[in-house]
Amino acid sequence: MLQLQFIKERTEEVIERLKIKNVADIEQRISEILKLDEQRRALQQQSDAVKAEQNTIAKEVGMLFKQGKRDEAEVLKARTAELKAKEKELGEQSSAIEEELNAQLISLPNAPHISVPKGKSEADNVVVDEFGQKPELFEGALPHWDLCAKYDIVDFELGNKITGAGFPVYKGKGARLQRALINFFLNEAANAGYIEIQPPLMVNEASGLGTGQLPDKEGQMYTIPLDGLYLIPTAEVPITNIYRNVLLQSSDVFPIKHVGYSECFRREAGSYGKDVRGLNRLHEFSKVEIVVVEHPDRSYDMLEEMKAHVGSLLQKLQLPYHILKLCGGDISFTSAMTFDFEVWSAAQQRWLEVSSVSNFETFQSNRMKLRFKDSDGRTKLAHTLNGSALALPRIMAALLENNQTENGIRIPAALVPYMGCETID
RNA sequence: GGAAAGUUGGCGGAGUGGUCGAACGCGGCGGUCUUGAAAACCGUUGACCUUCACGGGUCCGGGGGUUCGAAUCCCUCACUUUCCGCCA
Repeated sequence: MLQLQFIKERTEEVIERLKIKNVADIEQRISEILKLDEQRRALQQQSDAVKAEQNTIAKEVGMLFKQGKRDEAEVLKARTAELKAKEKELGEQSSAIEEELNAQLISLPNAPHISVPKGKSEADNVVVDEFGQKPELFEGALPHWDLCAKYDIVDFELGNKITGAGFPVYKGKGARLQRALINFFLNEAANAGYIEIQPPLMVNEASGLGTGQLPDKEGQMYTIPLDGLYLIPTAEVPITNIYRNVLLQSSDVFPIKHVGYSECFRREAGSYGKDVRGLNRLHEFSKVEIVVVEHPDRSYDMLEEMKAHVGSLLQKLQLPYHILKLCGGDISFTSAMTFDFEVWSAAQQRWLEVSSVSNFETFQSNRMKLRFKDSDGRTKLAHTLNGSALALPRIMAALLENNQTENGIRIPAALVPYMGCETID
């Protein structure tokens, strides 16, 4: 969530930036927040004064008892009864207002960076970079779901039987390709200085709140009510939450760069049609995620560095891609700036999103209380960023389709050492 | 799953109703001494809210309660350790 202090000090800017996200009635919502904050502070001052008097009396009572002046002590005790009643009343008012204030703050999305383009939907996203050539496929080329069946490498029917739709079974060289991609992505990240993390695949409620999946996207996560746990929708959640309630003792630790592979679980309620065909959208999929904690002054440089890393992976896999700068209407609730990477799926003749790289500025760190001591001695909120590097199924879909030949599917050179073969046939 | 004991500041560890935001040690920072360093000695050293400021308030695992007053007593939850059970 946005920092109250930031809203107070730079009200106009916050409103302008939130307008990029098309937040309705934003002026009203902000002024309501500022009003609640004023009320809260006034109440707290009153309540603090009452508590101060109570503390003084309590000390006096103690001394009087020691001196044996019981009668005088009793008089003071009577006074505290009044104070207690008053404090209780003030406390109730104050916590009601605080609750309301908190609810309003937490329901307010992150303010997009001022350079984020305005727009209503994905149609308004801006292509900022392109790489590679769309391949010309031969006559009779197949979409990846047919290739999966032809070479018996991904079995959707078997997944339906064992679990349900969206839980495919990878077999033979299909399973091998998954493992190759995971290792390739992890090694590339390690070479780029990311420290590998293998996180739990289930998280508690506090972690869900920390990165913003809760309460916003509760319906998108699989839950285990009996134990109060959630299956992670991305490794971002457990990895970023490593730093929940952490006060870093120096700014020398930046940047903190992590990479983690995990299975990701998403209910994807409401999805249908061509979007969920084959590997396009699954309930369980593998993803390698990069997560960075960075100094506020350098987070946008880091965003560029992460973009470059993701781009290098796609180039090594020889997949044609473009980069979109998401517009205000398409950017996520928690993000200040997001770039989407889409690869060309030659048989489907469509772009598939394979990575989303975002800077959250202090939105997550404010919720998580992720702070650091800056060189000026002040305690500040760190910036968090993350990106997919990369999500497997759509990479696999594009690889299969783009590299198909009459004699099988060609494995890109960078993956051959991991696959142990040059073709799937 | 059953039983017991625990959870205190960056770390270790005192503290069973008031003078405790908390002894003491280590670590960190500043200084004296030294050509420099070490040792020794002296000083200093948590976070948060609020106030222009002085100041005030909150925090001893989380939440609730008893009391004029809670790190200390009670309830509850979480976690840790040990024993038993189960087990990749």
